[in-house]
Amino acid sequence: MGNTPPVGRKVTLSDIAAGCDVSRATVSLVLRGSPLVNKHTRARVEEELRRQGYVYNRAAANLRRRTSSSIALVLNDLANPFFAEFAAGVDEILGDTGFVTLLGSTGESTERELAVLGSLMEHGPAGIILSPAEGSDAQRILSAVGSQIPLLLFNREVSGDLAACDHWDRLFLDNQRGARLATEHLIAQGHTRIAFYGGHLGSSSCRQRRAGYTEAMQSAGLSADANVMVECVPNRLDAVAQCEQLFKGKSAPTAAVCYNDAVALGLMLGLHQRGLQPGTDFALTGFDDIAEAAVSAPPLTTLAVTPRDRGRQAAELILERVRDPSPPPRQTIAPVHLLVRDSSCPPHA
Amino acid sequence: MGNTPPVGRKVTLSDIAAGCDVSRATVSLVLRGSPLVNKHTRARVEEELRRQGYVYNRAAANLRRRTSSSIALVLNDLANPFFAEFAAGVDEILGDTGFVTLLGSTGESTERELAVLGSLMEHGPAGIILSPAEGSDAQRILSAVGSQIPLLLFNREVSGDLAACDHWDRLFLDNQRGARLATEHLIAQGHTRIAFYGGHLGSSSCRQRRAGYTEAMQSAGLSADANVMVECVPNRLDAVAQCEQLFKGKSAPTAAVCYNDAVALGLMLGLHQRGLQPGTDFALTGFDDIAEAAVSAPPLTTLAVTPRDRGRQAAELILERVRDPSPPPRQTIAPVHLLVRDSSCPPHA
DNA sequence: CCTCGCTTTTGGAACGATCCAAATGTACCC
DNA sequence: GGGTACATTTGGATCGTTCCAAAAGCGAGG
Repeated sequence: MGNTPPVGRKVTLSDIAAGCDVSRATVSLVLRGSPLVNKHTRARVEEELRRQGYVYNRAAANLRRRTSSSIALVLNDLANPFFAEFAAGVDEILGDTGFVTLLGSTGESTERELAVLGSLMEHGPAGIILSPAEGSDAQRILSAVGSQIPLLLFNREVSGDLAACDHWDRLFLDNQRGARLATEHLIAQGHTRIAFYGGHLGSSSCRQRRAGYTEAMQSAGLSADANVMVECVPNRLDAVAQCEQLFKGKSAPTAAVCYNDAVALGLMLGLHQRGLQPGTDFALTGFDDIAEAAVSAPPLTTLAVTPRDRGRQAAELILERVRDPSPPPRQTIAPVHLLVRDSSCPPHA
Repeated sequence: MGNTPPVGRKVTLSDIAAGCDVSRATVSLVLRGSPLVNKHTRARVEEELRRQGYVYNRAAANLRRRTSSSIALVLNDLANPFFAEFAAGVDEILGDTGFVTLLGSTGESTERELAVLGSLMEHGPAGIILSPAEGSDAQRILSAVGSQIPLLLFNREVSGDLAACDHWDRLFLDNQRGARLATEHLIAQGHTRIAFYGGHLGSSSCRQRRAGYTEAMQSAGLSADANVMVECVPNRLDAVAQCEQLFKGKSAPTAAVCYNDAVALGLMLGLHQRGLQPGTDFALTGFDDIAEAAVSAPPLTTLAVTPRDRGRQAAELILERVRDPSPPPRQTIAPVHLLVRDSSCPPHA
């Protein structure tokens, strides 16, 4: 039979060519399924590919063709189930399309974000999906990735000079409408003193959610001046800690619209510690619909954002842009919907 | 001033060389921080790199050097917080080491697993971290990745001919010991009729956890024959549905060691539906210590597996292997520790 | 036998980096 | 001035693929 596959070294297209007495060019045509090659030749080559256990070197091909077959996915917090679902959705679509996902997790650090972006850029991705770390600066990101590469900003706006990056596409959640829905729901339940609890004013999503909250309060003629707004780090721990802020004023609120589910769950714990029963003595809503929201005690009324769908959508948006960079940049606002559970009770008698 | 950077095309090392009148070789040396170059030259070149906005093409370098700077991370379920944390840990270490993570999510489908592995292989990763889908076959995986590439099997054993893949490294949790600890804890609480609830016998981790459970029961002299073992899909939904299986026999158990946290949380719901209060009328334990375990009602006694640390460890193991393939394959068993919370009460009077 | 048209195959130059052996420059000493 | 040692720079081949223009093969028709 023919020669044996090379040892140690990877099998290349030249090995195959040599193995069945055709030129490299012909083997290349076979690999790409070109109709030019004679079917006998094709069969012989394919047999040899199998025999030697050839694996395609896409990096070499990409180099020659000046193309890329990867998309970078840079997330501020992979460990957060919301982003994990999102990543799964992205990878699902990219995988189906023959792209590979280059993952980067920044752990909410802007410095690491720049480092990660720089490192990923060296691998020449066709595009980037970026959920920026809190406080990310437009200019610095731009100088890390250059102005050539398609970038889809997900979930958060960056700060700084937005004109510099107005060629980026954007995919955001409808934060404002979501918070408005939640607030309107609590108002409909009969609450009049409703707080907005948690999140950082530094983050665009927090500002948007606050805006939705304020909008609903004003429409209902509830004095915005008296509204309590408490800032906290958007995790469970700080949400527990800041609970007392809610009850400092003379007339304490009877309900709270929370920045997200983690904060809401933390607040539940804090309420318990004050002897209040969430869902009975105090109403609250979350945002995200993380898995825990359905099983907390009481189950949490929240806004479903279907992160996996958003991931699929993000992948599709960036692929579109990669395939055709010419259309003007697009901002997409994904709808969210209110999921009423038991935590948003009417005010306690 | 010098020439302007090229338009449309990416800046290459040759552009830099031309831009400051040195050879490509010199620029290459500068890029790699070689001590050979004169510091004047270095300064000039570095200035030019900045001026033209050069980005290193690692794919080209890897091609020439026959090296790789990526590691493939293939997970059976990215959306699961356990694996999301794990992935974050992996990416953290890889990022620090200059490697990039090629992500692949298989959604627990063996077919997709093979497709994903094939696609990732074309990008020539230096190694693979694989948490196999349930029912993955050793031979088929081997033929997808070849026998040259370092592979670290995480979390689960594969089925089929293990001799074929005895060169793989392995990182598993100490499932057996974990389940034994949980069972012993319930026994110490005074329970004698304890069930093992959930999981599939098809999965190696389930078999190991059952073994730990059985071991503890036997050591305590509790009749293993009477032991109830219920199989179910390891998610919340099916765990709710199979709850009644526990109470079919004449003497129902008063406690259950659950396959994992998701199952335990599902079982809690199921118990509620039967009018039983988990943590009061019925004791149960989980496995994994997912975020929800701490905030469920009651908080769940479970086994902490610190998935982020496991991710870091996995990354370190595969990097070691990539750097030196010669040492014999290694199997690592990561410790787990019991976290006692309120769900594992003594038997109800 | 030659020419034409069609299918099929092919050599060699890319892609953007690195490697290597050899060339060049510079300083110092006899 | 020539030789030696050392520091610095360099051309050209190479990695594994694709592109391109041109060559080869082949049957039919005159």
